[in-house]
Amino acid sequence: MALIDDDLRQPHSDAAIVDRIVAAVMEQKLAAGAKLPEAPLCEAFDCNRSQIRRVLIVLAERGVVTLHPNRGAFVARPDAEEARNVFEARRAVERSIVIAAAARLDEAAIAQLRDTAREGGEAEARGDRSESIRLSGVFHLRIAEAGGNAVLSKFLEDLVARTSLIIGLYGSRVARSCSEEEHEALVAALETGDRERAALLMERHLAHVERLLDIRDAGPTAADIRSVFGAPRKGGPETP
Amino acid sequence: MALIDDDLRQPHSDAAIVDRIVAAVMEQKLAAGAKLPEAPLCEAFDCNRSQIRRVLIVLAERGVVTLHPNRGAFVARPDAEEARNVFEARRAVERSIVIAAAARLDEAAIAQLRDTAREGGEAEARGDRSESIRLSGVFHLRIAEAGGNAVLSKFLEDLVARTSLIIGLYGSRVARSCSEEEHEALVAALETGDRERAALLMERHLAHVERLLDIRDAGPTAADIRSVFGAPRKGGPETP
DNA sequence: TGTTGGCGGATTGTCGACAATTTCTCCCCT
DNA sequence: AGGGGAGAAATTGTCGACAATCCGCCAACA
Repeated sequence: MALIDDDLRQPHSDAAIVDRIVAAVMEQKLAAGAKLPEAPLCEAFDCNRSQIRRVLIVLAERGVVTLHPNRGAFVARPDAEEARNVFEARRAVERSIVIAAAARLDEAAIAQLRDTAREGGEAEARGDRSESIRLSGVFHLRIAEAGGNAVLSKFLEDLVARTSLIIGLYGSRVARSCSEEEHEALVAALETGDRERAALLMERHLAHVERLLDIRDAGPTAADIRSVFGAPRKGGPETP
Repeated sequence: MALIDDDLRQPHSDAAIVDRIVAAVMEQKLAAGAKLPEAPLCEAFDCNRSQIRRVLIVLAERGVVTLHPNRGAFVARPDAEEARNVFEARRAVERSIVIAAAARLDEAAIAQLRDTAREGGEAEARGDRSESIRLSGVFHLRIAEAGGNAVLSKFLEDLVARTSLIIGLYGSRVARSCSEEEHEALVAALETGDRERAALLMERHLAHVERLLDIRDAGPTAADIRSVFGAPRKGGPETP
């Protein structure tokens, strides 16, 4: 099960592998909670364990992966609280980003945004859920890049990846995101340089996406008993 | 040169070592640009290289450390642009945090905040710069904790550490931060639960701190020639 | 005198072997 | 048939040795 086929035989940089895994998460090719064993990853990226371990540490730091000592790495499973926190963080970060971007976007960038929004709409229309989620992420990240603040961009990168997980976990499959119109409206505000309006639209858009989800924790499962009582196991989800 | 003396001989967790190093940065015991060789760190924390390497990766991911392939780890040296970006990110993040905290802080937490603010003022009054910077960080982080959003708290943790570096790099030693009054005013607004006012005060406070600094890049140095032309070296500050 | 080139020491990067832990499987017993 | 437990297999964690690279030093030369 090669995660991604690998034509170029040049050694992958750590960053490249991180990006590929993040991309797989954003495209919903890796579901929340999936195990990421080291050996298959080594094979998929044709590298050895020490590199994969480095990569997993980075992904854990970004909140995309959870490490359980002695049990391995898993794609993160944000609980309801974390999901809400991620959205709140996005509102904070993207508000600032969109205000900066409104003052800096040139025509070419605007056109590119429009294209991305339209493509996202098309993907959605034809029911290509994973592509639609991915393009929505790209849309937001493009704005961030235009904003010119690398620190905020990096924050948003992580948040977008985690948002994909959250949508995968809590998205009722009935609810269409219908974000195309909101994206288009946002671009329109950006085009006129109306910062306040852009900020408002962004905040509403994110609130809207969040509201379309059904964010609540599932009832206690068998596996949870382990964390309810003190763990006889050394490392686990709770305090290490 | 023991970085930190080490009484308890229990093995340190990765997180503990990370925290200690971050603390050292925040207390200005580790200056921006300082080299962090693996061997001394291993000795200081009585652990072996693989653990230290993991820790350095985490610190790099947080923006506190910069890794130069084959050359080692260095405490980060944010340039002028990054410094401004960090402050902008703080305004975005802390605006949201303070709004959340205003609705949640109880009396005990308020009192604790007051204490921290006062202690910070005292440290400043007696010229204890490093303690004053540290306590200012603690003040902001306490508010974040009260805000109840772990995602934003984590962002802020990183930003606060980087801010310490920035102050160390760009702080004219003449300018006193005099943040005590601003902190007190902020607490007052939080106490009355006035979210808008708290947000405004926080934004002004951060803008004020930034303005007290002299954020600009030093003139080109000899070392820069390396980055002006393509690097003959494999890994460096530029694209790897 | 200032620059270039090379050598030795030191530091970082990589890899493989081994230890520790978990997970799976099968068998036994009730 | 189901639960429990022992053993086996697989996976992760740790450590040390070796290779690759860089830095500082010193000599040679223009």
